[in-house]
Amino acid sequence: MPRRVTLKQVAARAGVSYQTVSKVINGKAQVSPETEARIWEAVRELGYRPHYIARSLRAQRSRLIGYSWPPSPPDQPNPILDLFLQSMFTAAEEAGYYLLCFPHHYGERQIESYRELIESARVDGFIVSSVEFDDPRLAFLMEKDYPFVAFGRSNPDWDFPYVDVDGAAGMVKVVNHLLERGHRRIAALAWPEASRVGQNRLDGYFTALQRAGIMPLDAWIARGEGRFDFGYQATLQWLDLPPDERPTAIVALNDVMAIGAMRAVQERGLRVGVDVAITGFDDYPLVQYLTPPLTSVRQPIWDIGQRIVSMLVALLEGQPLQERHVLVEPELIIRASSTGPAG
Amino acid sequence: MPRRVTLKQVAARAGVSYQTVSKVINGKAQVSPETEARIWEAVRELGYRPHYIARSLRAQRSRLIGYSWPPSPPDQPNPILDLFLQSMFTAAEEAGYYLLCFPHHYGERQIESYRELIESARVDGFIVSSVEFDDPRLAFLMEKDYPFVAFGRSNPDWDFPYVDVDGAAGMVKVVNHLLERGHRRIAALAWPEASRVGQNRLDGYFTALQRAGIMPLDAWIARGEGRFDFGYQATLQWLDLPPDERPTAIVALNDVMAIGAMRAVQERGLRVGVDVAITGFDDYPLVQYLTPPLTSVRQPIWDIGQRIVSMLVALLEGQPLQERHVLVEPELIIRASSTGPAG
DNA sequence: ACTGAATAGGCGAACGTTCGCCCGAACGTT
DNA sequence: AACGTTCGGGCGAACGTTCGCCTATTCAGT
Repeated sequence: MPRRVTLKQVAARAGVSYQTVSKVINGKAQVSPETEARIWEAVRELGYRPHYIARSLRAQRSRLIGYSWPPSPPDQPNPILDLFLQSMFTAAEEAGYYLLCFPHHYGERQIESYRELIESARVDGFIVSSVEFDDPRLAFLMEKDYPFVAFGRSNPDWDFPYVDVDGAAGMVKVVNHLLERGHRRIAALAWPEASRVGQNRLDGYFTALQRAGIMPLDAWIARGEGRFDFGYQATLQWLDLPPDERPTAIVALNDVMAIGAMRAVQERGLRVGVDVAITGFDDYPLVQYLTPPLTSVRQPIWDIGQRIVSMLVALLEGQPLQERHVLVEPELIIRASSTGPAG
Repeated sequence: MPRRVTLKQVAARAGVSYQTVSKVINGKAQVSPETEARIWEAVRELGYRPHYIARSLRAQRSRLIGYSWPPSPPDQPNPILDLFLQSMFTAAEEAGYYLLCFPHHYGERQIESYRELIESARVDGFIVSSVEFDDPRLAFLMEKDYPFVAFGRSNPDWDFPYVDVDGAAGMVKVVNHLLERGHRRIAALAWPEASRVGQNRLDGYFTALQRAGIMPLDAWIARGEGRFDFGYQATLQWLDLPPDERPTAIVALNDVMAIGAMRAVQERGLRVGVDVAITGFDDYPLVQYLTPPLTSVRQPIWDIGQRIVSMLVALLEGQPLQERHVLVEPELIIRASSTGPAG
């Protein structure tokens, strides 16, 4: 370990007190231009860099943002994590912050990790994602009055800063796209009712159908765990419906179920995109290379990460937030699974 | 912000000096059992937690591990990142460390980020992934003699601790599997020669064929950028070869190229797994749901993350490393793309 | 009763900053 | 000539720890 360069060394070289150097570096000094130049010169020559920990101790802030997320199922890793993290710590770096990542625990230990990081003064604030109804992390942070920004909404009665994707708007785009192509019998592969994100997306489905004056049959809504097998099985059942009830299009709330649906359609000898239109959600990687490529909905994740961080930084710096609640619209990516080979 | 509980408050409550409390907490005190009990009691009652920054300042170590990785191409996000990060910070937490993530920059700025983190004393060591030949990050860290562990090998003349996947061994497994099923003409979708990982995997291809006494034709090796289109185009060309030169199996160095190959085979009216066997590499998510499911090679990424962290922690704690160079074998996942529907 | 070690715990200092207060000199104002 | 102001910069203190050294008491061994 090379010996560190400290303020005192810079001060000695510049012929001033070390506190004055500190002030110059932080731009809150009243010094003559010559002295200031001498100090900067010394800083440069010695390659001085402020000791972040010492600075934090004195300033009582770590300039670290805590982030934790639940592990994904092994066969379905989170594809947007990469981009999301990159967007966040790029924005953070510009503001002089870094991201501290810590493991996600379940049950009692979950809150314990947050408490630990707060009480040991390791982080100045948190980013919370995968937010559920009545999420205990949010409850805890609100009670502690500790700064955070959530990616996702929660209990509507709680007031906290968040950024979220407007899943309903995304689903409206999907359904409208299918309606335009003449579909009237549109089935939905949905999640259990407890899923906040799922309900939000499904709302869009109902909204769009309602606007078109269509009343979906109960049989057209299948709820399951969002897996391949569920999409596959549910679709087989739909294909067995009498011709005038059988859906001509299937919207899935995520891509994996959509892929299961594709498999089912193809195994029955039908053509995806021609005989049955299928759409996914999330624009999972590789779905563009399926046969046929899958129509899906993509979240502007880079923007989301940047906004979350800039909101949190504003909070940490005591600046007022222009918007406490941000909703961003996802983008519909139209591919052959909903249009047939002609596009 | 609630007022912090400090050592002095605990000391006051326990009726000892605050330095004694510190010693008890760090287990390096000689105190009577009663006093110790009193101190712990006070700690518990007040909910004392050591101030991490103050501790770091004094101990001259941050207990933070720096990690940065290059952003993935937007259409091909890194699927193992999630698991890799989870495995690392789970291991880190157990050892009392956390992960500090920072952006990856290109050119001059890349090293600058590392220098900044070192000189501002923010991290105690680094984890470096996506290692290339003569990687400047490794050169820099070795010169600075700053602790780090790499995920991946680099210049063979450099001596540094690393964990890497034995790509050659993985490819040997793939090729042996195909040989067992009677294939003799096996083509390879490879990366450019500059790719360290690509060369490593391709070595395994040659090794396995050589052991079987097979001399691959030059025409069976196609080198490209690892994209869908490249796999697709190269495969079309192979299918145009005369019957006695035409490959009956295609091994791809990653899954995306394999998917391109599958598309080409299917468009020619041939059956993947029956007429032409195809294998991928990396076991990208969803490839198990392709039609047919893709045979691929999976890295034990959880173990890798855990080992990397435990090596780095050992380095940071001044313990000797049992192994400076760890090579782990990937696992062959056999699916229908190389065996046909019968399995 | 005297010595020497072990035991229990106190105390000063230091880690590298930032912050607020102070003070001398120079300057302009009445 | 006495006074307030501004400018330029010094100085002590504090942030919450850990570390090494010191000391007072106890106790066993001669």
